[in-house]
Amino acid sequence: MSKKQNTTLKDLALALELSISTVSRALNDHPDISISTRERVKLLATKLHYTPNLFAKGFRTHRTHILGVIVPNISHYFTTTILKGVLSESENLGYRVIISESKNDEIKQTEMLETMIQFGVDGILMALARKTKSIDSILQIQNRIPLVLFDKVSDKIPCTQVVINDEEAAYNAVEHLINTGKTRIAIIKETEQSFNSRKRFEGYLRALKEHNLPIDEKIILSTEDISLNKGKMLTNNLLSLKNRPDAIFAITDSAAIGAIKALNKFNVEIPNEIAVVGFSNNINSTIINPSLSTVDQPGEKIGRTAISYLIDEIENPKETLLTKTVEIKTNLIVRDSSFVP
Amino acid sequence: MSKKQNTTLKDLALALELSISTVSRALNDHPDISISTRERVKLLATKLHYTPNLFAKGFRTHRTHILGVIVPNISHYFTTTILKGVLSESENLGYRVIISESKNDEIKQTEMLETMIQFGVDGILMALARKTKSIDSILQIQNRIPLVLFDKVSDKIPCTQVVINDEEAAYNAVEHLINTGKTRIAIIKETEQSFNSRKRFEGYLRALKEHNLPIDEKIILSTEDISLNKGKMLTNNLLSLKNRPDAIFAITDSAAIGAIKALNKFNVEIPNEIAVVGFSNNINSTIINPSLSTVDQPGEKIGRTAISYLIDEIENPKETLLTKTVEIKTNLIVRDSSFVP
DNA sequence: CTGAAAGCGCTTACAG
DNA sequence: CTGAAAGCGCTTACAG
Repeated sequence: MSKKQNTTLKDLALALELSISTVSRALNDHPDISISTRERVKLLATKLHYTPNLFAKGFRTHRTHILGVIVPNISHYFTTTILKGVLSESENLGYRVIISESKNDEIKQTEMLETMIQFGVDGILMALARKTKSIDSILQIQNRIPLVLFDKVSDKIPCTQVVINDEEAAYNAVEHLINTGKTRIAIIKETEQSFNSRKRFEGYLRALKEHNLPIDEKIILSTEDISLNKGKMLTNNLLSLKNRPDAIFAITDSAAIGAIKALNKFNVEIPNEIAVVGFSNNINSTIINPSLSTVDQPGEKIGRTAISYLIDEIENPKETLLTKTVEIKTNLIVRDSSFVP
Repeated sequence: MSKKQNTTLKDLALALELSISTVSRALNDHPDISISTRERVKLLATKLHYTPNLFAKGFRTHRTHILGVIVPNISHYFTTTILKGVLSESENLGYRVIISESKNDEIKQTEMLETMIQFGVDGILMALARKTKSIDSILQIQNRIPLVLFDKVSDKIPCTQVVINDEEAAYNAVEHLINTGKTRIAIIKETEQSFNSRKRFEGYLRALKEHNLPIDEKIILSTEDISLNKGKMLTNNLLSLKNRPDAIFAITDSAAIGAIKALNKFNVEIPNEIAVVGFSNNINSTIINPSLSTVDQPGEKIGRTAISYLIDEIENPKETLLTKTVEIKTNLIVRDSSFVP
């Protein structure tokens, strides 16, 4: 297995009867070098298929052009759309991306941060593991390299945070239900006060208040680990109430789909008797019958935006760390599980 | 923003009044170094949180412990399950993974191979872009670093290829339909003769032959780009036949789900009138109603297997390149779209 | 406008 | 059992 020997600066210097320094500067368009020399060098470089040894370069400059990305779960459809944006934007800007999965395990997450730094990444993009308690290790990372958070974020970490407009999106979703004549709207949310869940709940409350609808604790349901099955179970609970809701807003699509499955099972008409709105626009939302009205989260845009902020911070280091929240607009998609207004 | 200064071999050597060489050898458990020295060095190393500068190391040894992975589309659920296996296994073995998306674009794929090599990856794991024609650029890669293919593979590239038992899996799926009394089984496949499509079709044919069922071209349907919508359309075609099939085997879940949607629309009873079996066990297959019988592809196992072969080739370089096909067993999951045997 | 030289942090053949 | 030294390929302050 013969390894092809790569062309180095030395090879070029020898062939052109120049010094290595000059060749290096010429390729980097250093203004000291005459245009004609630069051109001669570049010509031969392309001819000999010169590609810089990024390792030597990175070793010398402490820059690798590799970014670290940590996500809780790579199988979530929303995550993969974000990764699409992350991959394409970083490629455009000349960076590569190392991806790790924290599996929502805080210990793993900390380890990953460490080894990523060890692998020489220039910056880190991260969605926090659920219930991340010890912010300390993350704050320490920030002393070393730039960090940008997305999706799962925390006010306690002073850095750029790219999120969707959760509160407003939830507000719009609930207002949509109100506009189609619904007045008793249940919510299925997380018990745990994650950033997203909290914001979406706030949007729900604001929509009810601004439309002078009563807030009824009996139809505000929470669950530890929100999922399709939990959506089903909680919807069963709602159906056993004397005073049933006429709509359900679930803060995730999977819970919303669980709700639809439960309603279908008991032959509750959707959206006539009970309408359903979800959150995320998973692929599943068009598979279920009736198709699910939901909030579309533009994952690719979130990914692209987060990466461009991160690279900006790498290339233009900031003096001070401060929290900067970037909100990406979402879009309500109305399908068959709610009325068209 | 104060960058923490990392401990280096030099720091350790100075503190211990040893030479850098000795410290290096001690940490690498070189047999020349006395046990007591090794222990002294390691003790201080952990105390000072020494972590080797992998860049210096990689630069010196031409090994980076970074692997390149190229997939056509990171959003496909099956792909994400493979990536899960890839990430966890590579982490276990001390490697990191750079991921790129070829978007089924052969040109992009070639570029990605190039830049990955430039970024110093130790080996590459790849699922081929659809319709990859020019094997040349890939064969050239093999002269430089180990390559392992998975899922989308090609007989023309002499390397380890990790795939599922497509032919057998399809055979089992069709046999399952036959065992439940179905005798006129349609297939929805790809026009293009990809490795997977071809193998699955062969399994279909063998099942019919071995059970002495006639092969009828009218119910062998092909499409360029197999998808949910194409599944729907082709099923509509099947319904308009004078002699309808009593079962449909679709070589992807999305096409199978399209088929179910079409059957539901025309109130065809599933599985009584027409049964449906898909391929992949996507999350969607439990969302659709009736739930889809399908072939489960163990993505994580495929990922783990492929990575372990790749790392083995990196760490124990082979003299000659040869095609070695590793088949991962699949499992038929019977749900409501076909009868329980 | 160009070059000689140091140095990034590590490994390893060579010497003792 | 340990050390001095070369070198991986590059960048950059210094000198001219």
